[in-house]
Amino acid sequence: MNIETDWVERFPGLSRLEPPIKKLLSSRSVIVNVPNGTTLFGPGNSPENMLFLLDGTVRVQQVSETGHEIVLYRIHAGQSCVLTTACLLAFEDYAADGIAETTVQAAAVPRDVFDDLVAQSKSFRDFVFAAFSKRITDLFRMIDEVAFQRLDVRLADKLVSLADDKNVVKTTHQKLSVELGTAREVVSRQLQEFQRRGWIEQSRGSVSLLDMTQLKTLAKHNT
Amino acid sequence: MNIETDWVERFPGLSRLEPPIKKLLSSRSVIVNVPNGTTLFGPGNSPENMLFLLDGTVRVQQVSETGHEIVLYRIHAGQSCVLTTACLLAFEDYAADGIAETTVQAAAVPRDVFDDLVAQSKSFRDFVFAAFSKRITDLFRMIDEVAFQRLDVRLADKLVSLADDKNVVKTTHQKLSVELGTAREVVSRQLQEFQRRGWIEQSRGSVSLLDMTQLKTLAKHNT
DNA sequence: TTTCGACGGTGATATTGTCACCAAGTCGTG
DNA sequence: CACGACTTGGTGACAATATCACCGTCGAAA
Repeated sequence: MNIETDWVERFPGLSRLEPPIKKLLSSRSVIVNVPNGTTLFGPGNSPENMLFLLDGTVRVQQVSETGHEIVLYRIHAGQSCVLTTACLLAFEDYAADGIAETTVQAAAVPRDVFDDLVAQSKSFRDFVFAAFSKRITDLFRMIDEVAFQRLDVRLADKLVSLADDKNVVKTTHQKLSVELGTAREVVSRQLQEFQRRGWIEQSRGSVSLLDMTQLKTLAKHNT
Repeated sequence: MNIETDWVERFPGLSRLEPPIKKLLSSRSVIVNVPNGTTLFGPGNSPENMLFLLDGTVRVQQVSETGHEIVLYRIHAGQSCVLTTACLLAFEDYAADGIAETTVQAAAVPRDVFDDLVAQSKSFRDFVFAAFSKRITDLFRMIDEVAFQRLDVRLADKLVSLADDKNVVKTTHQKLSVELGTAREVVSRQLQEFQRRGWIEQSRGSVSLLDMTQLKTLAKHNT
């Protein structure tokens, strides 16, 4: 089978759409492949399409007036850029950047097709609003964490959620600080403290998680 | 004219709807009046209806696991609870409370009517997605401010935006701290500093803004 | 009037953010 | 290889904010 024609079937949440709607989606969408690091959308660069991520991840982050950066959320394979879509439909300037973290394969659906789908299909509406709901709930949780969670807790949580299957996080202190919206020095010091406790081991550009149990205990609420 | 039948006309953003859609909205909606302090929705208390605020304001806030509170945003007359609606449609538990800050008059539209409207009217879809877009942009800005703005700046900004026409803010230090997601003591100290500079004058339960110019200069970005 | 809770003040201490700088590793280029 | 530029991470001093444990005052209700 061809990815061009059957991606809708394999997309969680879309497979239960009415057959004509599926046909409309696959016939009017275009599969795009973009390399790692591509900026998919950003301020002054409104996306023309709604994206359904087939493979890879997109990081959505924000640059403050003060020059600080913070990662807002990620879109993984099987998810769609609903927030992007809202802004796209409302013609508002998007305040955040979307950057491909890996090579990304996505189905691009033009804005007028999106509007048609929302109009015609109850299932599609449910999909769209469910996606909105999830994102917004996540944003609320994020506000809560940024405002009230201790940094060691947030860092432990982030390390656990970024770890690969070997319990290694390949990233720099700088990038971790952007994940949490804090300063590099703060991350460095926290990591030193974790290392002193024997929970992690550091090397240039990567962190090995030695004691997942302790890290998860500190982070409490699982991903 | 009766508020029951013509509220749609007077609602910014809805007046350009197609006439049959307007008729559907007004015929299937119910005008509700609730007293100050009513909890309109909250965790475990999903709203059954989408609300269009005709008069008053609703404060949406969140209580963290740690017991901390923070105000997320307000819905004013002429706006609608879109985020509520998303969660309502997606059957997800809403993570925030919506509390009437004044006596509130609103038009309540049942969930199935909302779905019909989205299906049938392009204008209504545009209205809904524009409202989403605005809220989300505001949430992004809020994350940025909580993470990176200095507290004196945020407090000055909040005072200016909460001031009545006599440049008085009737609230307690405790409530101000919830607005900003910080601690009461921190607010008290900042207010003392503002008072020392002659910018404000305090009395129990209220703050008079004496030098709006200085406060606005500190807050920089206007409302 | 008494009592109790809300309101606001204060000092001590912990945590986090900011700034200025430094040293070692990495990378591309001549 | 040698050079310089850049990235990565470390460090100390200090500022800003959060937390904790109190305390006194005020005002409303009993």
